[in-house]
Amino acid sequence: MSQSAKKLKDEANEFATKNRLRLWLKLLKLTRQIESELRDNLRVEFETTLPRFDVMAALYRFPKGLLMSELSGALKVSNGNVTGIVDRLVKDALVIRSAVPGDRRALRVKLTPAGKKEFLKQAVQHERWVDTLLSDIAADDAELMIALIDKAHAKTTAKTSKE
Amino acid sequence: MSQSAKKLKDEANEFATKNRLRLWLKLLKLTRQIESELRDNLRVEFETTLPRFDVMAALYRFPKGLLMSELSGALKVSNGNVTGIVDRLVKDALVIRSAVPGDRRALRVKLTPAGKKEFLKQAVQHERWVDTLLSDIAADDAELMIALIDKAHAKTTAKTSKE
DNA sequence: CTAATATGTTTTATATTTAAAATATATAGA
DNA sequence: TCTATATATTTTAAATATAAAACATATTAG
Repeated sequence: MSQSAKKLKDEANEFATKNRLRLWLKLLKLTRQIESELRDNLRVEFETTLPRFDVMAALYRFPKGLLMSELSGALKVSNGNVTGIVDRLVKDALVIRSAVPGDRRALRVKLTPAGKKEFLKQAVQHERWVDTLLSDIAADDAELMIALIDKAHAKTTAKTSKE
Repeated sequence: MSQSAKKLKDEANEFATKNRLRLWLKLLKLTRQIESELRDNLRVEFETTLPRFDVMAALYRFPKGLLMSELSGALKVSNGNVTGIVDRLVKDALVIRSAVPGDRRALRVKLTPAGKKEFLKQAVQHERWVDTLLSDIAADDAELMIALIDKAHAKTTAKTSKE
């Protein structure tokens, strides 16, 4: 490659790098703000928290329940973290822990009927809140962004071998 | 509007709502994963954390320092949160608190020379990590996403009056 | 069978995080 | 001035979060 061509390429790379950093800062700001609004809403409307909602959402998808380790794996948080959140959900009778036949180390966590009912109420509102918070994004734009994110996410996960 | 036209519109709205929810889940997953990688890297390479890095980044942009309240405002976290992070940065001599002449309530927080030097080292690596983690996003795609996010973010902030 | 290793979970230590109360100081109004 | 209110910050209480250690139970190798 010629000197001038190399220079052009370096400039393009630097431009891409700066754009990626700008994008990252925007993504972080946007998601933190939306998370913050959702936390506020969950607290005010349902006296609950986002981690609790996340745990219940994961359990809702698996009516037969999940092991503690499957739960922390699904949410990508530490084991000890999930222990505390589940402890509190159990205290509120939204979730139960039960023994796993054949493996005395393991515990299966499930939503109780009350937990299922409560989660459904919360999930309906949650979808509304998200829709409102992102209401300026047209359906097509959302699809476009999803496609772009999927591409990046695929590469990221491949690189880090975490899923 | 005719019945059939109304039905079409409802269907389009529902489509948009579902797309926004999908987009939100993607955004959350992507940013959490990248945040997690950055946290790991900061811990392994610099024995520090993302909140500490964020505080130092904010202070770096204001060489004359910031009040505790300006700092928590800039980072959009609670006052009490910043108190703890700054306490630990002070203990590590990366940051100093000094009195504000004319207001004995206030404290000005600044990077020390050592803090500035350390932050610059971290920032260079941070930019590289972000570039790598988002390397599958072309410069043009990044710009497009930034534009779409700006639009949504503007609406969100207007609605919540938080900045 | 027994020892080494792996797996599932909790515990511990430490750091974040928020909301709300407490503290200290400023500012404004009567 | 005196008092009410506002501002700047820290403290407190509760929840979240991680990494690492501890613990209990399984599995595998020899």
